[in-house]
Amino acid sequence: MSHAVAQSKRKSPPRWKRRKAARPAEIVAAALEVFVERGFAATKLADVARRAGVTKGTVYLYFESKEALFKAVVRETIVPVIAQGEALARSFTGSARELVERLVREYWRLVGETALAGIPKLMLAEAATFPELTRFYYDEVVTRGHRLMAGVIERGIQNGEFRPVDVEVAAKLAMSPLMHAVVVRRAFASCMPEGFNVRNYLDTHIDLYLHGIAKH
Amino acid sequence: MSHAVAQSKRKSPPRWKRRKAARPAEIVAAALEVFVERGFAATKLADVARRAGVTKGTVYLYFESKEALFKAVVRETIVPVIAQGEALARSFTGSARELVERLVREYWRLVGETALAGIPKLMLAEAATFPELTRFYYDEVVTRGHRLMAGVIERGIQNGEFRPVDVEVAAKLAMSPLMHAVVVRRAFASCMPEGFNVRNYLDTHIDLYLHGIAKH
DNA sequence: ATTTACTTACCGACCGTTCAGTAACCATAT
DNA sequence: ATATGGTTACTGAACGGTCGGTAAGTAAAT
Repeated sequence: MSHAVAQSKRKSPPRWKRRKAARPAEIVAAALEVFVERGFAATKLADVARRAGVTKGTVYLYFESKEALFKAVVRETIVPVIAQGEALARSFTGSARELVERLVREYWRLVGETALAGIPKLMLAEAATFPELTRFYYDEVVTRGHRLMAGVIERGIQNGEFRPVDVEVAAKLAMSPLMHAVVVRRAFASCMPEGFNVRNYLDTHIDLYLHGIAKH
Repeated sequence: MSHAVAQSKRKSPPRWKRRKAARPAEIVAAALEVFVERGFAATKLADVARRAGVTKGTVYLYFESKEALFKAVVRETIVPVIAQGEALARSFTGSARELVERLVREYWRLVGETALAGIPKLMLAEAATFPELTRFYYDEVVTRGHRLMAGVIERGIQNGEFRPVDVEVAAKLAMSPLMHAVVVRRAFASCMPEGFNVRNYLDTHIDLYLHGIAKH
């Protein structure tokens, strides 16, 4: 017994560390993964905790409930992307068609290829269950995203690059193939052994879209 | 007592009816609604049963399990739509661009505006949970749908209506704004009090798409 | 020695699933 | 027409596993 005690006092590395500052972000990151894989209802907090390297109790030190954790995941992960897109549009000096292409590719780089790709799917699946969060997402992500793209289209019409189409709708149509691809790609990944040719998809979309909206 | 007996014998309507033939379809219809509203995991079979006008036990007379019910919902509701689209394409005699427009509008009429609109959302949300069903859906709906549209695009390129673009990708791009709209519209219905202008969306998509793919 | 981040063991509600019992229906007889 | 007996579609209550949430206890840090 005294031997065991001596050993534990002298050498054994601590079984866990106290890392108050880092836990919330780690738990949110783990939760994002599991929520995306399983959906909200089917996600077990014990799984989230294990993936974050803690136990269930610790999750409740930092988040009031499963629902609160879910909201934190959505709020903290997706909003920064929109802000980044807005900043890009503000500082851009080229033509409208160049900016459309840039925004499309940037969306894919920041969302399509990262863990964030799961957020749109999650929101669509759980929208009915969390009206308040859905409103938040709609206002802070969907609407801001549309306004961003609509401003670019508007600019293109003003300076004669684009035909005078419905600006709001044209903005949605620039993004919807992307949003859809982001969601579908993961859902059917196992059904497409050859993979999804992203480059080709983006290139063709940009080509068709810009041809479609261009003047003559 | 004898009074009550007499009454029950003579007039009181039965508390329930035996309707073996009609039950499965009614349960599937009710299940479609609830699954779409709540998602698979959050759906209670008691709710499905109540909406179908039966009790939980009855559901188990006709379906082995919750999962079997879910699969029945997907299989029985969506496949007929694809077959209908294929039949339309076979019998169509006009130009490729007219057929593209027709298929787009038909998809919206048969899926977008009906209870079927919930199926794509369901499949996306639950794909990870039901690999086997996902494969079925991918083969019998997604792939068949793409093949259908790809054939039309191919035809348009052959006869000089369309530019020589990547056929597979162009087919996906013709449908993705629709699929996305179907899913998004319901999810954010409560956030769009003014509603979603379907006519405008479809018109603009068809206009932009056909302009984009047309030969000069 | 004290504080507190973290673990562990537990509770209680919920819900899929089961099954014994019941009521509707039907065939046959009176 | 009414009664009787048999079949089965349907009900309803109970079971048992699962998981969100809680709180007592433990170990890291200072």
